[in-house]
Amino acid sequence: MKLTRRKLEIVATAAKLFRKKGYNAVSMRDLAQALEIKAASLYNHINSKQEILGIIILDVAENFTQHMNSVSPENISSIKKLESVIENHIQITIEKTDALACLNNDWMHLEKLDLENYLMMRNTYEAKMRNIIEQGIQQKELQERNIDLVLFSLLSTLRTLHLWYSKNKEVSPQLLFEEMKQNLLHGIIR
Amino acid sequence: MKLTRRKLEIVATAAKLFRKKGYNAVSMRDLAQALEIKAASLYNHINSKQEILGIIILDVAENFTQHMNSVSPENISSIKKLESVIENHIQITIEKTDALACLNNDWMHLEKLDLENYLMMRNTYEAKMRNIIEQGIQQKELQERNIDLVLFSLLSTLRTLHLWYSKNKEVSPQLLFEEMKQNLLHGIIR
DNA sequence: AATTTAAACTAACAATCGTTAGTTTTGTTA
DNA sequence: TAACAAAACTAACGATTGTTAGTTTAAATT
Repeated sequence: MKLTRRKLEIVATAAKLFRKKGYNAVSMRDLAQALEIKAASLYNHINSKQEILGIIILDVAENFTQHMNSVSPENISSIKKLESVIENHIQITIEKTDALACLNNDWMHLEKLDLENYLMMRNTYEAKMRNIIEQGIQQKELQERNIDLVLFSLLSTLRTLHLWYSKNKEVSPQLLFEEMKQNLLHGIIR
Repeated sequence: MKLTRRKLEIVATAAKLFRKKGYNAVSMRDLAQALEIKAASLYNHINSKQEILGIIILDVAENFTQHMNSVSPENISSIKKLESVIENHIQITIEKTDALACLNNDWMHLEKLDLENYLMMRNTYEAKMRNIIEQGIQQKELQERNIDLVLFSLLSTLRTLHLWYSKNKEVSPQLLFEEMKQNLLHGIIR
């Protein structure tokens, strides 16, 4: 089934609802009501509830993958790479807030091929980011630390930034980027 | 209905399942099967599925509240206070991993009084932690930054640390504490 | 050993779930 | 204007949901 304009409306509305209540707590009747149609009518446009979740999550995952591929082998410092990753997370946070929240909260409700693809992309992403950190330590740009814990510290904040952003939408992307770069890379102590 | 030994077993098993699949994706039949009894038998011990979620989450929330109250007005430096908060998060992460994950993922499925109580405690907790940061900036212990963003950066990592810990249980609490203190307070750049 | 209590069971309920079939309405093209 | 396609509708399905009622078994107490 093709990705028509109407189908994208349905997916966007679903992302909004999934984000607020979680995939399993949103019924097809809830989704239909939000679109002011009946539940059965949804199936003129989509194949299943599962398909909607897959579209939402894999689209975001591909955005992350694409950016990481573009920055990963570049011949620049680890810190510049990390800054680029941070910037990308912020951009996706701003542009695809709902879908990003879905990815974070409901990826485990993907099934079969969609779940496989997602996990594949996530593992690859984390491995490449881990390499950046490792390289940074070897080149003495970063402090000697537990690599996996550094990786987690960065990602945990970047992944859930949408929680902060949705309550602080007035802040400019530039300022957000500068502050996050400081917090994550330089810490908070004077 | 009193909190008997059996009831605590049910709650602990539920926390494990809720953590893996989410509150709404776990049926009472799933929970019963994990305990090797029939679903109806659960109701000899508990009043409702909702009650289980409330017990899991409010217990953890009270732990956080209690510790924050004990450290909040103390006459010590902001940094020492923050270190104590970090330490407490790590301890709860280790000791109540499943329940902490439930709190993070499923608090929005609490209802009525439980939801009110949880939100009340969370708001108070965040306000007190915000005060610690504000005080730290005023006393020149911390850098001048967006307070709310600093607060979020710290909490986002601390709250989801269970995701890292459940895959790295071999690390000692002391080492984990030292590394997290470094990452969160001093940053990662050399 | 008799009695009481705790904790399991079977059976079933009303409600809700995702989804399908078939039909009607709406809007566009020939 | 007639024909066609897109997108809504009504009605209903089988499965699953949380929960209740009533019963039986096991354990503890008298």
